[in-house]
Amino acid sequence: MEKFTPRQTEIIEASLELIAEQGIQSLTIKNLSETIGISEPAIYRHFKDKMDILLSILTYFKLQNLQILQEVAVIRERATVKLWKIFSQRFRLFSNKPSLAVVIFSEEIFQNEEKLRDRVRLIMKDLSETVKNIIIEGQKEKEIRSDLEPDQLLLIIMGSIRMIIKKWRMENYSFSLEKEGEKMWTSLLTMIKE
Amino acid sequence: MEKFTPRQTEIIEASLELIAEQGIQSLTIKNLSETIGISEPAIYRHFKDKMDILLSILTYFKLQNLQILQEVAVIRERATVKLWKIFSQRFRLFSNKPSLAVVIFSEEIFQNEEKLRDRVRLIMKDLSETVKNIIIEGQKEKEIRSDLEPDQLLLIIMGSIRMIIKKWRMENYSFSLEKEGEKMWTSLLTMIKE
DNA sequence: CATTGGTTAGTGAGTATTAACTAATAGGTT
DNA sequence: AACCTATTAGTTAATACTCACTAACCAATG
Repeated sequence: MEKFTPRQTEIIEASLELIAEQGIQSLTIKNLSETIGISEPAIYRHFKDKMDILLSILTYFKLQNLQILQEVAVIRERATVKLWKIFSQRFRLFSNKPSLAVVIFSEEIFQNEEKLRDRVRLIMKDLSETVKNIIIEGQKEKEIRSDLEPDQLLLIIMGSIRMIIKKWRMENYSFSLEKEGEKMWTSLLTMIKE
Repeated sequence: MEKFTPRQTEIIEASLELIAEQGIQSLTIKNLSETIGISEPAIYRHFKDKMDILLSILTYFKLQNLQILQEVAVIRERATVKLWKIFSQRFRLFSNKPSLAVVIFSEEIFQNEEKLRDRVRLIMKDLSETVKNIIIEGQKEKEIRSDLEPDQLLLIIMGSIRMIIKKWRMENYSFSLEKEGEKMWTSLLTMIKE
């Protein structure tokens, strides 16, 4: 997987900030260069074109995501503990870089270009499949209730997690995502455990 | 509340289609006028400016929304039946006009302008408060489990409903939202009932 | 002395919006 | 019925501006 130069990372993170604060429409080469403090053409020394920047944003997220999922894949723990590992790591990640949450949870932003849309789907699929497998595992071990299909549980869990992040965002990050996220997980646990 | 002329409705619905299919960036006066088959300046005979169109899209949705909520407010039924009324109506609404689902569930689209953001929040708040009140009522009547806070149940229910709609959308409306939505609601019921 | 990363000045295409004009229509007066 | 006039809903042409991107040049660095 490609790595990024410091300047590229700077551009990607500036892009995230711009999108998070003022929407995708504000992600222009001009705004970007002004934020960073270089001229517009200088951007093109680091990225082929704008599409390249957008694709790199998703790669950037994929890298962060992959790391979390791989860490969890290794550990030998109960299913519910694994799930909490995944979600708490994400809460921490988003707390540290809120713009990431905004951009990733607005798949709509990347909807209009096929290349982008496919990459977003892939990222979501990675997470969904991992979570689903852990749910199935939890059901086998009589740790998670079996009277509901894994797919339904998946949707409920993922939807709830997304919802708390969305709320956090809409209320201008005014509460602790890590704390409220944990509370949400506790509630979910109460409902899904055997 | 304002009403719309036929032409205005036509413009609003064309806007919804454009946004749903190709993202907010494709909502230009040119695309709009081409879709409808009139010249660009003709648009301005019906709306003051582009912002006026965006605001009207939200008003358009608010009108639909309000109707559903008012219908439910009247009926004398158990809490869970009321909730299902609300959600099933929405599933039907979105099935009939998918573009509405896309646009309304992408609040990000309207994030960059304060006026728009406020209006989106208001619409969400209307629904949230109604649902929350019904949940509290259901808990009082021992119909909904009381070991979880209403706010938590609200987030879980709303998150799950949103998630199934999002999935429907990302899979290009390839399954019946009404059918899968009912299935989702059945699962939720299993989990939240006393 | 080639590469890297920057600059200034420009391109053509696309943006929302306005000015000026017009055909069709509806209502009131003769 | 025939005429006058205001309104409605459209047109073409043009505005000022922003967009992504490029050409040409330059200074520092290894």
